[in-house]
Amino acid sequence: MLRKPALRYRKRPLQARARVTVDAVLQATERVLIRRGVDGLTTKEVARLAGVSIGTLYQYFPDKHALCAAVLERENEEILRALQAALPDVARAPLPVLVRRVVETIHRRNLLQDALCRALIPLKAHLLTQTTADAGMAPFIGLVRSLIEARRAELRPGNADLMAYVVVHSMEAVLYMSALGGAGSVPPEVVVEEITRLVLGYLLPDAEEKGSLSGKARARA
Amino acid sequence: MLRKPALRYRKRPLQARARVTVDAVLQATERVLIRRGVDGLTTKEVARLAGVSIGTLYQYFPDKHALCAAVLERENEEILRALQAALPDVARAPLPVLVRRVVETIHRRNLLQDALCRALIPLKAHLLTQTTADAGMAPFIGLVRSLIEARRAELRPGNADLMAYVVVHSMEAVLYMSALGGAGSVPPEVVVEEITRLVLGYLLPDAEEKGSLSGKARARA
Amino acid sequence: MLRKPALRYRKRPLQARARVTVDAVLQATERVLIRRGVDGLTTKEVARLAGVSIGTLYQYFPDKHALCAAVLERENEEILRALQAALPDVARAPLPVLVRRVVETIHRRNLLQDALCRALIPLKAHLLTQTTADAGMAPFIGLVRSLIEARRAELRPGNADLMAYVVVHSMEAVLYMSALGGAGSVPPEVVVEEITRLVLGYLLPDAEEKGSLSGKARARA
Amino acid sequence: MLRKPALRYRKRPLQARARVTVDAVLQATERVLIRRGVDGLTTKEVARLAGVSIGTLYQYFPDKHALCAAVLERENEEILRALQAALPDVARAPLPVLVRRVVETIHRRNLLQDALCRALIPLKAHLLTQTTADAGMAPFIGLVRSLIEARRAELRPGNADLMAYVVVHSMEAVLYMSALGGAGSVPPEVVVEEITRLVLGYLLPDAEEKGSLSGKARARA
DNA sequence: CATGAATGAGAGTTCATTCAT
DNA sequence: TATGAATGAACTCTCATTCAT
Repeated sequence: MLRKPALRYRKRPLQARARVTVDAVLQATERVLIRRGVDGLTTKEVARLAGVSIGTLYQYFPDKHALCAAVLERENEEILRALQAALPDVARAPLPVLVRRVVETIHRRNLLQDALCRALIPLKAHLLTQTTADAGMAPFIGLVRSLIEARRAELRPGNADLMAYVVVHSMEAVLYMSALGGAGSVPPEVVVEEITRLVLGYLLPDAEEKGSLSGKARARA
Repeated sequence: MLRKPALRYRKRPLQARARVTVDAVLQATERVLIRRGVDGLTTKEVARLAGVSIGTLYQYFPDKHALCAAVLERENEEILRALQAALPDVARAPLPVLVRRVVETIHRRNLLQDALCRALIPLKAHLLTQTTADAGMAPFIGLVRSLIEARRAELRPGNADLMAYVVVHSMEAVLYMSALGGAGSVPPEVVVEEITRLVLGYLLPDAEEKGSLSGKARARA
Repeated sequence: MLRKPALRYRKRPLQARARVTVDAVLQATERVLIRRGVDGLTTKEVARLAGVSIGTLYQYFPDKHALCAAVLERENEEILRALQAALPDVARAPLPVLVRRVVETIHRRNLLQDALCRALIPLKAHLLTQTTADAGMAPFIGLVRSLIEARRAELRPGNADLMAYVVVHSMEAVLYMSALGGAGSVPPEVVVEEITRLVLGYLLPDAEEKGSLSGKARARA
Repeated sequence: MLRKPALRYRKRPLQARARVTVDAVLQATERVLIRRGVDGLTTKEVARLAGVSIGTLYQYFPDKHALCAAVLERENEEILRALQAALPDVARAPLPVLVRRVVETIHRRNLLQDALCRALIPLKAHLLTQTTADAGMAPFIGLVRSLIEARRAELRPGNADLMAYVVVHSMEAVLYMSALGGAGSVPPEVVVEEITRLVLGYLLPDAEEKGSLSGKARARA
């Protein structure tokens, strides 16, 4: 499944009626993703759940792929929106507060859409594999990079792009681990705590002896 | 695809002839995974490439799933073997050296099996989703936990299980990112450098002001 | 084959076009049953003969089993219809006339659909074996039981259900024997004659009082 | 399945060891027939249960068909043996006693091998369909015909071959019905009673007016 | 004689997608 | 524009049978 990097929408839903249909289809897609997973999703079931015919579904989405991609995109947009809403509060707060708030915000959304979030994991992995896509992480990485640039003075030196990349991917990985219950029964606050620590430890300047150690390490290499 | 948590092998390859066959099938599976990805893999193609009949394939593997799982398992075993070979050298080395060596070892294997490694990412994501499996990460997490316990004195306090989990997952996530070329053209040694930093920053005791900051954060929450 | 007691139809043929399709499929199934027998029937061949794609076939029938079951059901309905058409004529006729007419009616249909009838025998045997089904004999047994009850006065006493069961099964067995040519070259009339005798001998009162009772019956008629 | 009317045995089991093997295979076949039915039987399972390799099985039986046919044959021989053992006792008994004894003898064997008997029904139906076989009923029909000829004087006139055929087939049909539990919970003695009645009613001379009625009926036809 | 690994045609079935209505 | 019947390539997997060891 999920081959073509096709058009997102076959036609833009301009009329109100059309927008309602598209919305119903996307919601149905979410429910089917949750029920059956990416591989178990069938366009027929989506159409049935959305209360439209299969033909109508194909009027708005060129293929199965676009359906899933649209759901992921919407979910990413939702998280981005939540972040943009949360950031003004902490724009000038101490860095740990800022980081924790970012992690919390994403985590809260993941908890809210727990089942969907879990169902999307294989989809993201798949999209990451395709050169055509980046699983929609780009805007999020961009946001983190701009935060890093804004706080440059408090951070260790380094390539902001790379740092943003590392931060976003490690953050997501641990969040997903928690969503999947992989860490046993770790309470949400602890997960947030750990990720905050992970990110801060990575971004903050080295404590003095850390510096010397990595100095040695660098010498070795 | 990939539903059943079925038997790994349908029948143990007892005769020498059979072991050769199983090996040919697994190698063919790797090649097909690389060529077509998990979803594009078909048992027919695997059999053809292995130079055996489809029936023979099914004598040893109950289904497509078991085939992929076996490849992943072998790859995980390979990495584990590499780690166990590398560890004695650095068992008493400074922590950064130890961490770097671990990261390097895995990274080297990933580079060696680059294409396969990339192809396995969606498979791992899928397995993580299933409650039945942990994508074979357990032994690796176990190893990291034992390392953490051995170096307790040098690390910040914390739940070793949880720390191992966070370390392994964030490490893998960034390694995969690099395997997928997501970070643009970042040279391998830089990736190793960054992951080492990430892990050390997470495991080492907080610098004094970090403690105070997280104290503030905790107060906020 | 023939495991699941599944749905008869996967989807009711609503549009006229669909009804035509379903009919074509069922007719093709009959022809394939005749050509190849139950075990030799393949859905592919049925579809090809019906002039529809295999997918279309599976839109209406969940599996091979349902296909055969539907044919058997139609055939049973046909016989039942023929019986219901024939009965008014002989409802008040002497018992032997009634019995002979019933036997004749079934036999005529069997001769008409000779090849199909023969092909269905193993299918019926199979269905009888499954607890889920009664090979569609229930309505026919019901009809015979109601006839027995209507003619109670002329018959020996006994459990009507049991009698109907014995009558129907022995009748069918001998009819099939004849359909299969097992009795050598016995002309049809003789088969009807023998079955009539068999049924009457079973249902009529024993020897001495038989005379007096059937005398009454004749007076009644 | 069950196409070729092939050789019963590929080679005669002459040595004692071979006879043991053949016996184990046949017993295993019976058990698999009971467990899985004719269509569910696989040669592999039979071999495994028999404790021999699949290759060995094929040394004694040319194919799956021969396996099942041999089991049926053995069962038929068993019944025939039982009948031949029972007959001397009732050779000169009144006809109803003789008939009842025959029915009882078969029924007893069916009860003894209840599950197997049920599993064999579809096989018999299949064999009846093939022109190559008569499901092994011939010897049994022969025996009944010889009984009929021996008791000619007590019976109505008629073609002995035909009468034997009708008797055997209707008898078996009702016995199977009972084996399959089709008649609800009818106790065994009642089944024997009914079949005895059925057979006697068919074979005994008509009461006088039955003759005249069937005369009328014949006139009608 | 016994073994069981190997065979491979072919089975049933699915499902993304199209297009006549 | 909406429908849903029709499509059919492609899939996974089975199992009777053979034959080299």
